[in-house]
Amino acid sequence: MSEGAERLRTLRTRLLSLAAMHSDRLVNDELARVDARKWHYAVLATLDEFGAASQAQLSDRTRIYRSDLVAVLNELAEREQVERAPDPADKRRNLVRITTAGRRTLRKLDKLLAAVEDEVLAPLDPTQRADLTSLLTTLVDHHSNPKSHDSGQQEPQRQRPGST
Amino acid sequence: MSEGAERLRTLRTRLLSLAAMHSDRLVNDELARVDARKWHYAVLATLDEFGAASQAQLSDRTRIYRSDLVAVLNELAEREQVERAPDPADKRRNLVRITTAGRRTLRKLDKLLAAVEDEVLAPLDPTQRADLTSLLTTLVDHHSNPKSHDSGQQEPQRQRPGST
DNA sequence: CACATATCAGCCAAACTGATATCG
DNA sequence: CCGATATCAGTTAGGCTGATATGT
Repeated sequence: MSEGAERLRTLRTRLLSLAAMHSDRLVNDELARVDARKWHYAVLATLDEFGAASQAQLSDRTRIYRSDLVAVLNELAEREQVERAPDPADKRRNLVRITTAGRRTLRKLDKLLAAVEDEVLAPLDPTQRADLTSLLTTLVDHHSNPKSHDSGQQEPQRQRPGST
Repeated sequence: MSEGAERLRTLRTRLLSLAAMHSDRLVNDELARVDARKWHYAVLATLDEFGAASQAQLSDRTRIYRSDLVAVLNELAEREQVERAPDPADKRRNLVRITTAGRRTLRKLDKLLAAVEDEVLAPLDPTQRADLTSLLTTLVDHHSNPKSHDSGQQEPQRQRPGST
């Protein structure tokens, strides 16, 4: 019908969307099976990696909105995978810590997600997987930090632009 | 804190999600500026490429749910970018055709989306862009068509793969 | 009758915004 | 008073399901 044909099928923004949608669906479905959500994993992994933190810090590190983090932490606390206690040093803050049960869950989710990743990447060989990882990392890094090119610098970086 | 560190930052399913979220936001924002949505583009591009079609066909080709297509077509018809008329050959169907104004809009959106794509892919050189396109295409194709493997057959997956 | 088509009504998770009380 | 923090309430777009009326 026209010269512009094939544009839709090869539009990279669309390919990204479709691939992510598929991947997300698998991830969410598998996590749901063990009564978890991907935010749970993000929080547990971040706590394990960086140690106890305030909710504001967690929000920055996981990219979960502060308002949404409340519910996520409630869920995790219910499951006794994290503990939330006022920070004695600054009473505005809650200090969130991962528990032993949380670490156990984290290990389980690590395995589960590795399996999902493997399923998502099934059609790619190891070299292609490495390439994809590198390309996506470049994209994500650039977008978190659109100034320098691949100089590898990481700035604290904002989540919310400017409120009133 | 732990051995599993870095898992979150390098988790490919997460990288995919984050990259897509960023890309989607740019796409949606830019389209909103010209009073369009990405489904508009998908429909117009598909009509231009494959010619007039029923809504069921359009749904298959664009991956827009049939129920949602109704609203999209209403919007496009309002803007006089498509025409919707009963198919004389099968009165259950509507025959949807792109109009001249629709083609004009399509050309505009093509340019706009090319610019967005360019922004999204900014940190990648031409070789990397080609690699990414190829990798994503492999992923998307595989997921639409997970054959050529074990007996892993699932639900008839989409609505209808090969109609007509 | 079984099936396809278009349409409508509604659900739900998830991203996002705004307001408020508390504390530094 | 200003700024940060945690929390709550609410909006919205979008993916998805189910029911229905009509036609083959």
